[in-house]
Amino acid sequence: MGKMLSHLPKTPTRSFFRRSVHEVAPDLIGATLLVDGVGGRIVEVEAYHHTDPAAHSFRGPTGRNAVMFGPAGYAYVYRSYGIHWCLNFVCEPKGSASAVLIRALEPTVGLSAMRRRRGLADERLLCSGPGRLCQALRITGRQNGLALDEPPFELFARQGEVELVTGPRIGITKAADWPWRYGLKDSRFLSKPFA
DNA sequence: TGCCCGATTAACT
DNA sequence: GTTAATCGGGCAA
Repeated sequence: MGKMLSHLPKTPTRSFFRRSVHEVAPDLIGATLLVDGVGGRIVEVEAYHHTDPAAHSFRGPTGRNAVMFGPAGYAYVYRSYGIHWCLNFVCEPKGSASAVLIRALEPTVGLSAMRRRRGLADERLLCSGPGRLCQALRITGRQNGLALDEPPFELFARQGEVELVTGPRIGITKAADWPWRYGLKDSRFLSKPFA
């Protein structure tokens, strides 16, 4: 595992994330995320800024969102609808409480492990959604607060340019029209197509 | 303490 | 297209 990726430069994680979510989010498209050696290419993310009514941090620090108020370059994992897990990367200077939600991957490494964890799903549905990719990469609340430049996480910067698309975020009611969803154009692994 | 609802998904009609 | 599953967080009382 990882052999074919060994030539890729690792992302300088801490400094990479110590920027605006609106710079980090598009830069994550095309990057490769592995957890314990399993994962793929990021094809869809959403930015959540602390001034954003849809962000968990909007109303101030609580037990759940504490990691968002810490330094950049850490994982914020929360439970969604009592059933699923969702993975975020904390961005910006400490205390700004902003993060990028990882919404979809193109599976590239550890396909058999991901299929096993996801059950009957075909490849296109393995990681095409925030809850699905957490199940495929076995991400749970145990990874909440872990540094993204240390095991089990591995992040590899994308090579070259990619074609980006943007649009409104999925599944929210507040600030639903803000175009803070970023994706890889025409990817078949998006959680939903862009309009 | 009680109540509402959500950064979702899969299985329906 | 619609809806059940499932439960912790956040806020009102």
